[in-house]
This record gives sequence, C-alpha cells and structure tokens, in this order.
Amino acid sequence: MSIGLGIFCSTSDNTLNTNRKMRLSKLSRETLLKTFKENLRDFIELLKLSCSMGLTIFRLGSNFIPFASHERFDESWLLEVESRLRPAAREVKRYGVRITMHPGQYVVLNSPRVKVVDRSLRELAYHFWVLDTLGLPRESIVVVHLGGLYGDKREALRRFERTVEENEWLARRLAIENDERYYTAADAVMAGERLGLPVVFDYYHHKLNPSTFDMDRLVDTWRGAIPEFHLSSSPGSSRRFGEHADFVRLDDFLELVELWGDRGMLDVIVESKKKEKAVAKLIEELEHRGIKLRKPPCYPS
DNA sequence: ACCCGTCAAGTCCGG
DNA sequence: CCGGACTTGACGGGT
Repeated sequence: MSIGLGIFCSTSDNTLNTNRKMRLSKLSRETLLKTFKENLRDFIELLKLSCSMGLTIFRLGSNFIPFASHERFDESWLLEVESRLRPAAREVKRYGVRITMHPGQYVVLNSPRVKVVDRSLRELAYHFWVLDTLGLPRESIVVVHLGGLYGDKREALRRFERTVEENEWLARRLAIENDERYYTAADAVMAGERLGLPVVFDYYHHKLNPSTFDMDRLVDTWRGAIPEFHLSSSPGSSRRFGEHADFVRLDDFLELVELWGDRGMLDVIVESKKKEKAVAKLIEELEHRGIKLRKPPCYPS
C-alpha cells in the first residue's frame, strides 16, 4: 500500500488555520501583514502536525495572503510578504510534506465574461506565486474545476481549453478536478489529456456525478508524478446535496483503494469537516485491519 | 462576553 | 431581471 493521507487548510477547531478571512473594509498594510503572519505561523505548525500524524500531503488555504489578487491589494505589500515567506521555504521543504492549493468557486476559467476570466487568472497567478516563492516542485499543483455550463457544455469546455492554451504558464501547476454537478471524471480526463493537465479525482463528487472513465488514463495525465485524490463521505439522509460529513466512512476509503488497485503511490486529501480527527479515526481503523499507509520523510518526528 | 448582521469574487435555478 | 441556494463559517461592530 502506498497511499498517503492529508488534511486541508486548518485543524477542526481552527486553533491552527492557514485560511483566515478578512473584511475588505479592514484591508490595510497592518491588518494584512498581521493576518498573513498568523497564517504562516500556523502553516508551519500544521506541517508539524501532519508529520507527527504521518500525513504526506497538505492543502494550503487560499486566503493564505488575504486579497492578494484584489485590485485594492498594494503591490508593495507583496515585498514584505515575500521577505517572510521566502525564508520559510527551507523549513517547509525539510518536512517533505506535499503542498497543494485549491481556489474556490470564484475561479472560473470558462466563463464567457472576460472580466471573470481575468480575475480568475489573477487569482491563479497569486496561487502560483505562493508555491513558487516557497520553492516547491511541480507536484505542488493548483486544482480547479472546469466551471459552468452556460447552456452549452461543449462550447463551455472549448472555452476552458482556449483559456488554458492562451495562457501557457497555467500548465506549470494547474490541475483539473471532477465536480459534483456538471463535469464528470470522464470530462476531466478528456480535458486533461487534450491540455496536458493532471486530473484530480474526487471520489465523493464521482459518486454524486458518476461517469465511466479509464483509471489508467487518468493516472497517465500525471506523467509519473504522484496523483492527488480527494475523499469525503455523505452525512446521510435529509442533508444538503454535496455536503461533507464530519468523518470519512471506512467503506468509502476501501472503495477508493479498490478503484486504485496497485498502481503505486497516491496522495489522498480527506475533506471531512472534522479534519485531523477524521483522518486520525480512519488511520486507527486501517491499522486495526492491518492496512499500512505511506508516511512522509519526517515521520516519526 | 455574547449576539447577530454581514461578508470580493460566480453560476444556476425558479419566480 | 432578481433573490436565494450553493457552502459555511467566521469576522467584528454593537450591546
């Protein structure tokens, strides 16, 4: 078994958090640096926690540098951020935990609205800048969904492809993920193959929005890099569509293992509300069954 | 200390 | 054309 696990953004009680929110009306050099410093401090602490738990991957919050891509963000602030971020690169690398990012619903590369696409590109450039400044390798990807349908899925997909082709720098770190409503894993594999982008497989989204696809072809989009998958469980009856449960069901993980087969190394981000508690519970259940997970180089610390 | 209105951004749906 | 859902909690001003 060469599957490694990981958590995203923060601990379940938010005592450690890389994703602090800030009001735009409160944005200033002082508040920005204060929030960023707290996010950075907690980022290192979350890497330590990940190491101690034997986790191989961690998703950095998109609000790591709040409003970094907003027009009211002063360019000069970035220099001060950089002077604090760059020195962290060595320490981050030392842990050997894979870092990735996943901007939210507002990054839409296939929108017919030029302004929306421009803002999305700015937001992605900020994500790339963070990973570049931390000196992280190509496996540190930025994951996006394919976007909206706009009443014509084929045309919407074509628009996504055109945006990626017209902005070649995106191919350096961009990855695409199946969503729970519009674009299936089969759609993502098709687009990934055409554009040379790796495909992140979200198993919960796949169950809500199923398709037939070839796992070998999905793995091939990674060209030898370790694929990233997402896993979460349904909270059960009478809840909102697509909502994530507090914990991840062992059965869901075992189904994913079955789908994966013996294809080699894999990083799985557990997207459960209880974050590290959910992962700890899953690890314990797997140990009880004698199933071994892959650990990061820093484990045990 | 606690309450509760408000929060950058997009898209889809129903009225 | 508009408001609500989605998701979703956390910020922060007011008490």
